[in-house]
Amino acid sequence: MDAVRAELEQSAPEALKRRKHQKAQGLRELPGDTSGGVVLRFAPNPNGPLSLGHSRGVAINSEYAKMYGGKVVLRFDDTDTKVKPPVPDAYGWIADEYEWLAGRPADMVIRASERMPVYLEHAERMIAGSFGYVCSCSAAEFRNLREDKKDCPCRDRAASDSLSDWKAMNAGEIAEGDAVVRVKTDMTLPNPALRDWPALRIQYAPHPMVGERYKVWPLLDFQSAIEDHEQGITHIVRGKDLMDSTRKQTLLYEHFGWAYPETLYWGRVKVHEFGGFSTSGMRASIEAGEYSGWDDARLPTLKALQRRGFRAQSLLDFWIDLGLTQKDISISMQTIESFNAKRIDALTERRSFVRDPVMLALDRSSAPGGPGSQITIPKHPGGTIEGFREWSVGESVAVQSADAAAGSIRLKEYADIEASGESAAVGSWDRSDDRPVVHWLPASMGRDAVLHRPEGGRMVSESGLLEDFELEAGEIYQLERVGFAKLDELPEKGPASLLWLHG
RNA sequence: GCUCGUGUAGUGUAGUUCGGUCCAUCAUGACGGACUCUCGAUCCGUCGACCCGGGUUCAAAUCCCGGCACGAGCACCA
Repeated sequence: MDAVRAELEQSAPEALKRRKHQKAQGLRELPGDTSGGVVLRFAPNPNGPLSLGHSRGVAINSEYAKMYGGKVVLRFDDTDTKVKPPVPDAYGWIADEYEWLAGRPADMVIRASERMPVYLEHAERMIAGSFGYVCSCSAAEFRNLREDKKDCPCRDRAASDSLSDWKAMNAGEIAEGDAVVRVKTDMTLPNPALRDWPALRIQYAPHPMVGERYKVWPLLDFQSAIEDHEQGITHIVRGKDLMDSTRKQTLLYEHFGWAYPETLYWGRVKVHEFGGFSTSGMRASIEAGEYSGWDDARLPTLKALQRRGFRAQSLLDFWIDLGLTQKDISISMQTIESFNAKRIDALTERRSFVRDPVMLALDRSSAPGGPGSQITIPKHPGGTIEGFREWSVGESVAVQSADAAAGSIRLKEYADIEASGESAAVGSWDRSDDRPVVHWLPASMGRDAVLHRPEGGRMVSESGLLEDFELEAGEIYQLERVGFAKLDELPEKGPASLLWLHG
């Protein structure tokens, strides 16, 4: 061993000195040529607002754009009028959500439904050039041909015949499902997914944005391929479920004589707390009244996370730390929450919230002196927020019943007490032993409040007394010994409403 | 069935291109302690992993071969 080392010392000293491994920071470099600037894209279906899952796409693409001084195209892939039809409001929601997350608007916004002439023209070129054709086989018939690696009879027809069928399709003379346009690849390709794949189909359902103008609509693989080229996209970052899309589209690019963008992939992400939510599923549940709306705290939408008090930067931090891997992963909200806690802790004032309160009458007779009836407590223990909360303490205080039951406790920043029944004797003003420190409230400082917390698909509510000191609706507070919550509503009358964020 | 991809601690992640202090990084988590005063804050500490089996080599998480497991695509959805 030593001999080897000595020999290496001679021949390859660099093999011996190796710096300690470190966790890489940020995203790894983009492949390919980035010297001419990079253009990325984020291409959601506007069939609902963005979800937590989508935020990965926003985070990764906008971060890369930032790293390289590049651009991001926000493209709405809204060419399906039937299975996942667009929701008109979603275009605006998504643009806003993108901006919220990325910290700036997308450099360019495109709607596929407004770009139909471009796609149809390319389709026609494809048919005229005989690298695409109109196929009138049924889906089932073609499936058999694909499995048997056999050419479809429509494949070898003259371009002019295909072209006249194409015109008939566009004129609305062919029924839905009776014809599609296919890209000619090779029916003997080992990967069945690539064999003469479908590029456009007939849809008579009106499009919510452009109406009934078009009868033939491109499928994702075709529309996206053409548009990526039109926009000069240099790098595509997409889910690895789209790997075969890359291969299909590369075949199409070869027909057109184009070079395909660099492509990177991420694996599937599941969040423990949010099982199988789909955009269309959420929409149905909302319409059925199971949720109050897209921003219901139980939903994994960006609207809900934003409303609960998550910072855009926390989400960005999280996705960038995760990086780009092709592994299918299952993560916990706890991890995202810890990123958020890091971001907001220093900015969040403390308040006392006593759940399930009991009132104790204070007996100060055996402890002379003390701080008097006015006390001050820091707004933030670390001093990152200056200033104090001012409390006036009267004859009775509120303590969480479970804490009162412990008997010997310390009212934080105030006094050691012995609680029994509805009264409490002050034993010492200074901390005299290691009894538990609990949060509390002078009876006069509390106002009724209800803390709403999502738990296993339901909302649970806990009522209590919230410290009534410089409260502001919309603010996030750290409730001492409870956790972070947003003050959602602060009505003149009736209890305030707190929305749980995380611990 | 065919095609493609992925397997590092409870959960994620670095390292794998070009084998060498890698007795494997960092975060999160759990546990414990500290901070004379919240905590799910902060600080410190502890726990915990290279899918399996062969092979090549002085040396393998890293290279080769063979398994296994999981995921995805094969939609007139995106």
